[in-house]
Amino acid sequence: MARPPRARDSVLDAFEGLLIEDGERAATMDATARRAGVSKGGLLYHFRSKDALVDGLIERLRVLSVDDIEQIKTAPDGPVAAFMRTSIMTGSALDRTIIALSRLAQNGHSSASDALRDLRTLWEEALRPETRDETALQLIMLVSDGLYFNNALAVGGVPGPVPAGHDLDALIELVRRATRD
Amino acid sequence: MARPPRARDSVLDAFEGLLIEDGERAATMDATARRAGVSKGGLLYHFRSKDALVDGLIERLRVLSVDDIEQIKTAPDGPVAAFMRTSIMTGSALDRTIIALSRLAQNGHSSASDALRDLRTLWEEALRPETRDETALQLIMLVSDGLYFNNALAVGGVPGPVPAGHDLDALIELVRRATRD
DNA sequence: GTCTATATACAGATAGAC
DNA sequence: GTCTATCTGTATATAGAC
Repeated sequence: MARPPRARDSVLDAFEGLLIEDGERAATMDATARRAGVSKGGLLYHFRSKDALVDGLIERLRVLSVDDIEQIKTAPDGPVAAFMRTSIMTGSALDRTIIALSRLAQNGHSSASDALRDLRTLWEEALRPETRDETALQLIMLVSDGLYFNNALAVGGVPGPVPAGHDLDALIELVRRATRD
Repeated sequence: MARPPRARDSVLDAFEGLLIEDGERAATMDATARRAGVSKGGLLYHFRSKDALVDGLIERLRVLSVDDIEQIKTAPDGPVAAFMRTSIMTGSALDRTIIALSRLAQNGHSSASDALRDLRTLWEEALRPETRDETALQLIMLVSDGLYFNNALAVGGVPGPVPAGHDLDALIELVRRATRD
């Protein structure tokens, strides 16, 4: 699996996009095939079942997670600021995969729940050395979760009430002051 | 509609429970009728379509919201602490309705998104007089959203990594200190 | 008010041609 | 590797008996 075929990736992109924009129920194999520009049979060659499609998205999350953790740990303005900046839906590949998997998690796909929980644990481990105590760490994690929740509720292109620009900077500064030792 | 029949309410309870425990896809009219102990025809007498079922849940949210806002405004330990305490899934009727509607919102039901946004605005208005500035208010709101997100991801009875007991008290105290004038 | 029976559409998945 | 055709189950909704 060193070099997965391009068609495979574009099918996964289509599935992810449908989950984000129209929700889990709309992300059928039929709709996914149509959006990816292949037939149902073509899709089923790459992913033998809907579970295989979900597994593909989970694998994508794990790959993107490694990069993200590395980036947070080496950020010039510090891990906490970097973490919070990227917690807001920037439209990054990781953000998209997280929202897509959260839709699946909320429809009983426990493997998706597990994968999201694993990523959250990686984040906690990266930030714990930077925070005063466990309460401060939880504050940071919950603010990040809150940003994701608002983005997750914004289905159909309606943006949630999430701070941006200067407001986000001010929020990051407030969180830093409240959690730094 | 001053006194809705009991059967109607128990159908709504069943629908809500299925959304929370098994997700939007599992919350079919068939499954809802079975869980409520009525036939499909019986359900359809009270709710003529699935949209009517969703509307019923939205109406329930509005009724519960009024009580909640009143309770927050008059809480002995202050609105901020009261708001955060009730943001954690206590299993209250309001919490359940919020999670159920968030599942619908994430499946393209824009009326559910609107209702949840309206409630969030009511909360903001109740807390704004209690906070230093808009940034502090957003911090509180996002922590609350984060608590809901973690509970929302806990499908099938697997609890999320949400603070409880003394840890929650410590978190509330940290947020209060960071946001009080 | 509550039931059974049924119509129509679409979901996931299989078989096999090209 | 990609396609069409088809099977089987289940979703929402209607009709009408009791």
